[in-house]
Amino acid sequence: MKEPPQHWSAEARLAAAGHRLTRQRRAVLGALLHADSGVTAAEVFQLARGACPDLGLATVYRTLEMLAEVGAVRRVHGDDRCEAYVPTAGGHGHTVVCSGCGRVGEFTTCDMRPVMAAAAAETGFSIDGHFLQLSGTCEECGRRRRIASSGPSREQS
Amino acid sequence: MKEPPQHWSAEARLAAAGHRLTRQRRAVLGALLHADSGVTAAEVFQLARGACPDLGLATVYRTLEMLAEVGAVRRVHGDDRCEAYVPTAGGHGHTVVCSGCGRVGEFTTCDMRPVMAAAAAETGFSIDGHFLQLSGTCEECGRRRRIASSGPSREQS
DNA sequence: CTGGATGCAAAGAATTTGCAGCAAT
DNA sequence: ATTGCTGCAAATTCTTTGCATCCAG
Repeated sequence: MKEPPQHWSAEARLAAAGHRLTRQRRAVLGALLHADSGVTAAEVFQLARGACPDLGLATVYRTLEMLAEVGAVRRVHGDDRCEAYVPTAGGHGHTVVCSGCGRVGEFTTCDMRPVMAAAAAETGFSIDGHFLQLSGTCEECGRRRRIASSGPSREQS
Repeated sequence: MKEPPQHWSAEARLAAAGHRLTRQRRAVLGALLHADSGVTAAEVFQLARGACPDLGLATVYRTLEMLAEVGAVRRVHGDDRCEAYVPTAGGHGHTVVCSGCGRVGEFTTCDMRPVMAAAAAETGFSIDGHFLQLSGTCEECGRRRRIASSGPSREQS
């Protein structure tokens, strides 16, 4: 019934929740930290196999679910496919997904109170939580696009 | 390349996109409008069969995808399972999902600029879109809970 | 040591696709 | 009349589960 004291490493979270830190879990965490864009279960499997060849896909599913539970990873929802995962920096936070390359950024400053108040007024619901995910362009893709559009023609928004 | 002029009925959107309005599509739309909580493809199938007994599940999938494409329905993402659908009132909008009964409300007043600015500053991304979904308690569930907690004992938040 | 964790393979969902016939425009 | 749509069933994909064995604490 107690929230994990935040700012903990994934490994600390595991321990705090009474889970063991196995070789395959290290591999899964490694794969997650490696990728800077959201990765699906299948991709994690692929990546983590490098560090742990005998890893099973079922374990990846079990591990991801567990990691999400202890707050070590966050689910990313695509408009079409859901269920990609990114490692979380700390406690509460949100993701920005680059529409160019899929890279994921995380931010924590989110004061949603005005929006929540407006929503409450409009719907009559009493709001207590929010899932927010932004999309945009990462610095690198922004630079690339700027170069591309400076030559040929202007870009359509 | 032209956005549908908003405030259109689902049927108008279909037509505008060059899609036909068939008996089974009416049934699917009917099922969607009926339900006030998000419905999965399977539930739509179940519900819509009342009005169209020879409806096939594959058609439901095809129809829901098409409706989402023309902006007549919106996808609702649960934390665990994604892919439930609600009809959209109009153009841009967001949903509030009741954690008690699953009912879904829609609101349109969302000024995300402060949040987007903060996120841009923190991540370096240039933000251009947002997916926001709130959770909370609808009026009815709120009332029910209040009654329940007034008698026996106090409720845990 | 002990019970949680794992791999493998089989079981179960959940979606998608091919195709010949039906029907909205 | 055109074609887009549809139902059905098979084909795919994605995820979960059972169980004997293994290993982190």
